[in-house]
Amino acid sequence: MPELPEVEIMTRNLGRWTQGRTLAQAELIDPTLLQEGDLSALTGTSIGPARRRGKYTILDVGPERMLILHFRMTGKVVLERPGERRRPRLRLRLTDGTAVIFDDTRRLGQAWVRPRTDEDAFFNARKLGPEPWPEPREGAWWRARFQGARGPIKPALMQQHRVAGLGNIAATEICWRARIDPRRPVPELEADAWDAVAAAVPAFIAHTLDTESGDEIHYLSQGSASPFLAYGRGGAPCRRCGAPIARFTQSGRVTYWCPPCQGQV
DNA sequence: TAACTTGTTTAAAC
DNA sequence: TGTTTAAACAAGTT
Repeated sequence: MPELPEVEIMTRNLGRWTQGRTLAQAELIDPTLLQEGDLSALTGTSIGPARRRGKYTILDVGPERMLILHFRMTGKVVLERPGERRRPRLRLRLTDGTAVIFDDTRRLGQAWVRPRTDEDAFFNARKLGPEPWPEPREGAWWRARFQGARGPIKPALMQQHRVAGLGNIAATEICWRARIDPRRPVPELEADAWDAVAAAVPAFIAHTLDTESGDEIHYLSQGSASPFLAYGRGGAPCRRCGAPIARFTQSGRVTYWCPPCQGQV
């Protein structure tokens, strides 16, 4: 479940593997991946920088086009290595013999090829809000972004039109770090709560980048040590106070939290 | 086998 | 009109 930090890692990796190199061939193994555009037009062109927007990765390919990727649940970009069991949907072969693949077990990810001039229109059409990171954002900024929201804070944090890139895991971790009850209605939050959110977000992102950086992101189910402090730790002792982490379903999504640490409504 | 996993979209409710 | 919640969906794992 790649969210902002995981997409940031994959975007950096993709740029590191491809920028300045020439695309020998783009193999669309699973045609359902590509929502729009034509990959064959990219053959023989030079690859430019990669960047992230929300949970999307954008790669400049050739003089005027970009490849946009969204990973959904199980998508990832990896450097293809012989003997590895993969589920590639797209393969970018470079002239130096290496290949980057879009690996996606559940095949829910999506890709687009668009003119680079369409970038703003693409994200505006999807009502993607501003980036919470790496530009510093103060409590007042967060408060303004959630003006008008009425429901509980945790599901609100996941609304991409308010702030881009935060998913279920990020929202869970931010509430735990900020010591905010995930059920608290947004209109009740005072300035100090927004200050805590403003501090928790870069702390969560920096911590996840530190723990997960590498050639391949790790999913929770793969048995690697989880970088998360609350998410997935139901029943385990809170890292702050030792009380058991609780779990409940909120707006159809699982939420983990520490009742003593995160106050009570 | 059915329940569960996620982000997004759509529909319906408020 | 704007916001919120529920359901549906993709497809694979447990």
